[in-house]
Amino acid sequence: MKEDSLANKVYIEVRKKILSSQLVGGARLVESAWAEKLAVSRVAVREAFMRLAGESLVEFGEKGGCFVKKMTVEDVKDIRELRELLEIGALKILFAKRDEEVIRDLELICSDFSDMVSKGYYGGACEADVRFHERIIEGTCNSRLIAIYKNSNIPLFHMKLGAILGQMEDYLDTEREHRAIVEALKTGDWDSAYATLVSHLDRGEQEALELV
Amino acid sequence: MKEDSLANKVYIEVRKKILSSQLVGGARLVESAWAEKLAVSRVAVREAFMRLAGESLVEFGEKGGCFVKKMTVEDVKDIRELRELLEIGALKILFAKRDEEVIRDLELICSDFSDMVSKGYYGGACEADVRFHERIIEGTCNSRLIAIYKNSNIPLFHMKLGAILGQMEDYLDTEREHRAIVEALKTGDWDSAYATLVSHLDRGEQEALELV
DNA sequence: TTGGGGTAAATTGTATACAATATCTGAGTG
DNA sequence: CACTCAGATATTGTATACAATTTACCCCAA
Repeated sequence: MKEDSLANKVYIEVRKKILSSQLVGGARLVESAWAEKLAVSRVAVREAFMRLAGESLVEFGEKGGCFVKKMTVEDVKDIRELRELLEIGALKILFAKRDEEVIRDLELICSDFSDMVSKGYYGGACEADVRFHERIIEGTCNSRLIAIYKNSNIPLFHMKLGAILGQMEDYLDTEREHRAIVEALKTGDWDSAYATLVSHLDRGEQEALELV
Repeated sequence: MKEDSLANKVYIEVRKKILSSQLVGGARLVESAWAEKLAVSRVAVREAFMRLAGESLVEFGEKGGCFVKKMTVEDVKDIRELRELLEIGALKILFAKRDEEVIRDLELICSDFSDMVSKGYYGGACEADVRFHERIIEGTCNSRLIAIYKNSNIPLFHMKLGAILGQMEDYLDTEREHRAIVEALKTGDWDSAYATLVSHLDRGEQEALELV
């Protein structure tokens, strides 16, 4: 894709809005409105929408119209399951590779997380939380796995969640669990890492379900 | 998406050609050619291409042009790893659910596979092979996991492979491994299922690597 | 022969135009 | 007052047109 094509510009713009929840699920995307807003022709907008449809971030109604995809309760469950599947799988790969750099990065992210929590930067802490999980996926160096994870809306979902959960308690749990996982990775204690990650994700699901 | 929109028609058509390897990786997709071939305007073709780009089945070159995505040796490795991750994860979910219908379906697919192999329908056997793995994924009832699996090109890759591997030996191995997995699922013997699936996929990778 | 460069052809990226469809609105009717 | 249905408006789906860019081709010179 030409980096500077108009369709790409629209794609980037709309995608960002969706992933940052500025566009909420179910919202209708009107071509002409976006065309005017971004000063391009409707064709470019349509192309961008089609690409987003390919990524399942939007969908076209049977009677026309483009809508931001909704999250149902079913979705929350599916995402949680998928997430466990991907992250556990990635973690297992990390255990096989034992890449020092990844471990170091994870420790740094843990420190950042602690720092921000202690200073009350809960938004930043949430970003660090997302990054922790992304780093696990990226540590596999499997570009397809990474692409799937990023396209799965998991990070988005994660952020949306973080924006709401404000319990200090939760942040401390998260911190403890992250550190336990890194520690287990360092010592090669797979069972411990596995159990911690599962319960960590479980806790996330509970919080998610309270919102729906 | 309107089921009968022209863009959708093009999308379906091109996608089918890619997934069935009638369009090979790296092939250039010329808009006007497809527009003429399918008797639609270039706009519809472009929209279809954009959607396929969203699915990573094609990509746009930096200097313009739309190309079917290539598979590198790296891709083979990544796909294999991803596939193991997804299928093992799905299998674990199946073990938790113990859905009778899924088990029955898997057994039927095994029978079909045997039938076709014994009659020399190797193409059909290969289809059954793909279906076996897809059924495992579908058995989870996790729509996002299913979507990811289907979009991951794994089935495509599988078929491409099957078209070449002609060793009777391989088919018998496949048959035995599939049956062993189903049997383990019936008796709840996770360790056995796990080990069999891993070695089954391992064998697949070996065959794949011989082709690249 | 080969390499350069310039022109022609092909292809893409974008805008505009228009017909078809969907959605809204409001007046008239039971 | 609720309902419905005709017309008006908004929105989408598609085609065509055109400028910009890329690719192919060919001729000429080293």
